[in-house]
Amino acid sequence: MGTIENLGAARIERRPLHEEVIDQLRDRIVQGDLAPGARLNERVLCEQLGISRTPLREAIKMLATEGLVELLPNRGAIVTPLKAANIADTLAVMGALESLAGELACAHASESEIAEIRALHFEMLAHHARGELGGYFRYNQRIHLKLIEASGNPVLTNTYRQLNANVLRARYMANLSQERWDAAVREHEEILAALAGRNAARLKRLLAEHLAHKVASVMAALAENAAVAA
Amino acid sequence: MGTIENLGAARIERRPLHEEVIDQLRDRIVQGDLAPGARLNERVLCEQLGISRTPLREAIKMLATEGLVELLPNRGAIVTPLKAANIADTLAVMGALESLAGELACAHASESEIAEIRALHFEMLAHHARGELGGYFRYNQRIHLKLIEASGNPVLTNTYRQLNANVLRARYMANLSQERWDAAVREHEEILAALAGRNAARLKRLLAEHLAHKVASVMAALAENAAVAA
DNA sequence: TCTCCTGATTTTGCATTCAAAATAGAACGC
DNA sequence: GCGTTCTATTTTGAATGCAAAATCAGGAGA
Repeated sequence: MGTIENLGAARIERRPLHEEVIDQLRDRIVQGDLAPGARLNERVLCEQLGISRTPLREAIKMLATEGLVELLPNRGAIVTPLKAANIADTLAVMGALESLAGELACAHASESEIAEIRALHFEMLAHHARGELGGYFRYNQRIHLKLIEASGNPVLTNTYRQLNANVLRARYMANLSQERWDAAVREHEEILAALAGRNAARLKRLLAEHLAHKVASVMAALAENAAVAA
Repeated sequence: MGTIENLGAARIERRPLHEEVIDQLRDRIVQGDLAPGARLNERVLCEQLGISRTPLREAIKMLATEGLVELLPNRGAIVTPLKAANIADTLAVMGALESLAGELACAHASESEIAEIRALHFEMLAHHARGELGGYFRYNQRIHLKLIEASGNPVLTNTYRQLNANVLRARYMANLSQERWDAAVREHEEILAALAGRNAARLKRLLAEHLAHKVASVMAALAENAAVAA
């Protein structure tokens, strides 16, 4: 009697295991649960995730091309060690991408996209007011990603996302000072205003400055941390 | 008598199969031997490469995160179709990266690096003089990559390389006109001069213009080609 | 002829198995 | 005591096997 396949109810599409695994591992790496330099023992991870080695190994290989994991031939894989130089290089590239995104966003972002960013901004302000660093970081991230997405360039978004994952690990250590925190919030105000006013030149400059501050703050945090190679 | 392991002769280290496979497949995709949209049949590829499915599948997964291949759950993988919009987006990002690279290269490139780029430039001129498009493209590529590398930022280099692979496939179709070809060579002359003179602002502008021309030429080639989705 | 259904075949996803390499550990000599 | 060598164990790399899903081919019915 014809194909049913999808009547109203949410589509039950089984996700491939390697995708599930890759998300789990990426989260654990970014959160620092799997520390930089830590070995990825296949047997152990298989048991924890309740899967066989095949999809796990596929996920590890994918994370390796993302740069979150390093493959050591015949000796497995480790979480890519955090190297200050590498983080600095990554941030420099992200800066170039943010700059481009700002330009494109001024030209192409829809009003509703800008409204959404404004909404996220207020959520972030709420967390800042309460001194909740975790929530602040989360919304801060979402704002930056939304801004990138507002560029309307998916390649740009993906590239940024991938680089960002690497930096996020370092970010979690960066317990920024109250002054820097307050300053960052003010910078976000200005960034939002420039975007809303579609002032591309100003937005580019603000983003560049904001990033420079971020670099300084992350680098300072890394310098204090013994777990990071030079 | 201790470990011998490596006496003079080149170290024989067996490369992991999946690396070998990934290089082979990447080449075949970039060269267009595996056409955009083509299905990757595991059985067939295994026979051609003389390996089992496991390393092949790992390689395919890695190419998927590189963006050269698209995974269709339960239906295997295809070579990522060439979409004009996607190529345009990619080129925009590459432009931002080239711009950053130019800036950094002016500041950090060693004289020997600049000399090497100049040497490559002359090789390219030779091919241009003989009207050898293939050789010209090859050296053109090497020059651009060398310039990126001269930035001294490995993250930048890798990111650029990855994006470039996607565009290269389109490039092979772009049979540029003699006028455009001559103009491109002249642009390269100027780019080289700006780099040698470490004139960052000028280099940035020249690279941006050069890229804009490239975009136009690639887009024109794509527009003519029926095999490309809009 | 065209559409829809059904069963055979192929192809993929994942688990398991086998082999090679690396690691850990004990016995030995200096 | 310290380092070396040899063996046992673990761990990784790659091939194979099995089940589920998708594709294909043929035929019935409109």
